[in-house]
Amino acid sequence: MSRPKIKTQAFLASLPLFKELAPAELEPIAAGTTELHVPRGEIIFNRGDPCDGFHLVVYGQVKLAFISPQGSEKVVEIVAPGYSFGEALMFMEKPYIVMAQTLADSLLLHVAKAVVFAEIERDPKFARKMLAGLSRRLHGLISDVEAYSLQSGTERVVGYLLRQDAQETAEPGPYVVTLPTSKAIVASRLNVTPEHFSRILHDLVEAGLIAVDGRDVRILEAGKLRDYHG
Amino acid sequence: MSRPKIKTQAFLASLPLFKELAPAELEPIAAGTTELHVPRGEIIFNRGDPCDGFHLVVYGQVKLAFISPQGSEKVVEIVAPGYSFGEALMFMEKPYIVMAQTLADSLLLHVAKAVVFAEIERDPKFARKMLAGLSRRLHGLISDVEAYSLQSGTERVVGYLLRQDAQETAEPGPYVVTLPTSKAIVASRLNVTPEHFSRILHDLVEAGLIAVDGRDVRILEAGKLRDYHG
DNA sequence: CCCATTCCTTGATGTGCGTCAAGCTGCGCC
DNA sequence: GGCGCAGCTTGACGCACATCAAGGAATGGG
Repeated sequence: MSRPKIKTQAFLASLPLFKELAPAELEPIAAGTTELHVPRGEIIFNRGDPCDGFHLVVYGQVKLAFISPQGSEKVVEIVAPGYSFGEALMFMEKPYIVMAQTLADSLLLHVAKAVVFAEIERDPKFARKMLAGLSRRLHGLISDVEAYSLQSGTERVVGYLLRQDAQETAEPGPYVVTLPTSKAIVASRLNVTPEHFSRILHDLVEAGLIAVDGRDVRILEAGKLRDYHG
Repeated sequence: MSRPKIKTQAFLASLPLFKELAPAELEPIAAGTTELHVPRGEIIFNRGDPCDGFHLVVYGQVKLAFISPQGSEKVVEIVAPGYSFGEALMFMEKPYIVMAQTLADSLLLHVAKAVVFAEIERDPKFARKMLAGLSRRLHGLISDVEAYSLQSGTERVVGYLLRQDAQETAEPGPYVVTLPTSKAIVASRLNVTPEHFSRILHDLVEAGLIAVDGRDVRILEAGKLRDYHG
């Protein structure tokens, strides 16, 4: 029982949110944290479930999505290792409005609401970091709304490809972006159907701007890609 | 100079965010707050402007929107008296990504970033309220994303009409919802063109579910309206 | 009283994207 | 090896919506 806790504490300590805490301060937080080993495809929570903490991805991958009454699904976010989800709901007395499901075998940490609230009480710096985290999330969501409202499917795909690239501002030479998961999931994240996504990539290949090999997308002409509008 | 400050303080004290503060505690906050009298149509800030605080609407009305490169506009939010906007950006070192413009002659309060940060430092309860506020905003935005992704224009309009109604759960008798502003702005908020919005309302009238008189929409059959899908 | 302006409606036409339905391709597995 | 399946592509078709283009219908100002 104490072995996992050590790992937990070490992982928590590596996060921006907890980085500046002394080991003694970290201990109560680690005590309120549970490890979850979740195989691929498992549902972590459903819309309507109550929320009593937030989740962190140590390794693996998680998707956040809503399900329409007709059963179709829209992916809101693909959560990578080192990132968290479900914080916002801790501060409201409402159940989840999205569902969370693993896309790969994953190790998650669940940090209980109570220890977060206690830490906010104790350390204003922590509160500030929490506020910054939520703000970043909000910012991203507004960008999504913007993209959905006034960009075409092609523009969203192009934007996504360019954003995946850290060195975007660097030299224009070709480089490879690897899609984090299946094309169908990425398509849903970008609010297009898998069929349409496939056609968009096809058109970009025809235009000589990218090359596609499975989940690897080679960006051939970042500059022209940025200006491409279908 | 001291007259306005009194009013300011009184107004701040009436907000959930500051409600529990003693007058002496409120004073430094009021000192970091400036009144802005803004005539209708004026731009409060543009995308790209730096952010050094957040805004509160005392009276009047403000729209938050982004402008596409082609010049078209998408309204993200219509801010009513008693509500605030621009908090999220205080906690990040980024400029605004939306623009804010008054839809009516308005009185706004601008609370400087510095006093907010100081108050977070001083009072964990305040930090919690701030977190709750951001969380509510985030929640709303996710609902918007959901609506944009998997509802039709008609469904969004119907949802909006039903949501505007506080007594929705009460008796099914007819009652009136008044649109907060022009139909074109409401249409943009719901991500449809004014033309399409007009047609949707027309269809709902034809179906005998609502009656429209200018900005007044009389809900005749809330139950059937909820089930209507075009 | 008329003209202008703003706001809204209505019609005709176009199109981006979804849907449905086959194929195709690679990969694991008996 | 070949069967089966998941993931992806391709084509044909249709629809929800946008766009373009004219009118009305209020409102206000000279």
